Amino acid sequence: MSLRHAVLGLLAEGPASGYDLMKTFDVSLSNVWPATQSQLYAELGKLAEAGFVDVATQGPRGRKEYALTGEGLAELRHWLTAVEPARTTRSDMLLRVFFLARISPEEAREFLRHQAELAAGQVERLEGIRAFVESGTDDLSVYGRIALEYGLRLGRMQQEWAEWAESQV
Amino acid sequence: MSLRHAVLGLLAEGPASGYDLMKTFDVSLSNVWPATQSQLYAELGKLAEAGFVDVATQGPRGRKEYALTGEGLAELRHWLTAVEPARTTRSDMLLRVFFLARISPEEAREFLRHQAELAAGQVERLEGIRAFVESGTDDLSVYGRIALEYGLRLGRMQQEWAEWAESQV
DNA sequence: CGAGGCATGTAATTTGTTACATGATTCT
DNA sequence: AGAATCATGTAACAAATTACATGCCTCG
Repeated sequence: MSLRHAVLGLLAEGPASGYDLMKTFDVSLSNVWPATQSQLYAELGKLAEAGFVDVATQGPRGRKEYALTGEGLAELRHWLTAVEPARTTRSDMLLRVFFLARISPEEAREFLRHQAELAAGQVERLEGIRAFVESGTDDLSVYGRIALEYGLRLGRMQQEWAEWAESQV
Repeated sequence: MSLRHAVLGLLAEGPASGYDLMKTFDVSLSNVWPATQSQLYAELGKLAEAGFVDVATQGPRGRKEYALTGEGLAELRHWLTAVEPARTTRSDMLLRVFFLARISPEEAREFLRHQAELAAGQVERLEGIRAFVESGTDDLSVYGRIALEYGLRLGRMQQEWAEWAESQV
């Protein structure tokens, strides 16, 4: 039930509409927790019914601005401190590695080389974001930077691993 | 649709029943692609209907042993070589990092410290497996070892990152 | 006045989880 | 005979994806 908490977390920074939240998901949260628009609106409805958020103001085109309630903030804090992050590591890529013996070594190396490239691209992309964030008006929090650093380290690790793996085949 | 391919991949190593496959999932594949028993039996049914597998032999207690068909092997190979691994990185843990500003710095550090410990534990566990595999009768393929190495590197990276992150808060 | 962006939703389908239900064999 | 293990499935529900549907405002 993490989507629920993602929404609570965003609303903790201030009131927002479903549409606003969706934009935030698209540009930043989608890296760690993708969500679709349908899902978001449905979740806001459930959250309102549960009393964790309520409609603060209604705007122009049926716009509903949601705000976190005290209960909502409490739920968010509880989740952050007391609930174990469940790691359901699902990796499509690693699953394939298990079955690489079913294709030729050349094809397997090609696969790994490609993964190394994807990882390198990812690292480059994140380094771009970091440069952008560190230079200009710093609107990314300490925690945003910590998350970014995770992505960078992960990408580098994946690249090195894929290159090493290729040499092992 | 990766569960489907996980099943095809396992059957490529030889015929097996749903029960057999489930055991394999539990001890090895669950690390990269968890599946439940219900899901497995349902998937075997669909796979048989689609002609990717068929019931090779029937055993004692209604046991059905499934075997890969030529079509099934072709589908597996196609997935391995021609379909881009979709990375839908969903990380409960990283999602929390984004919202750590909502709790106190002490609590946030505590959270990160705990993550470092979990990662360290994971590394230890995998090192145990590696030692076991490398010593005795080597029944883990090159690719199994490559996947294991990924887990080790990931765990180490996570531990270092969490320790660094704690120092940043 | 038309295009683009704002804004919210519903419906259908697939995938994954949890719980329940049942019964046959083998081993001690 | 009883326990453990083998073995398959169904049902209910939750979460996620994809596609569809609709309409209002604002700006040029």
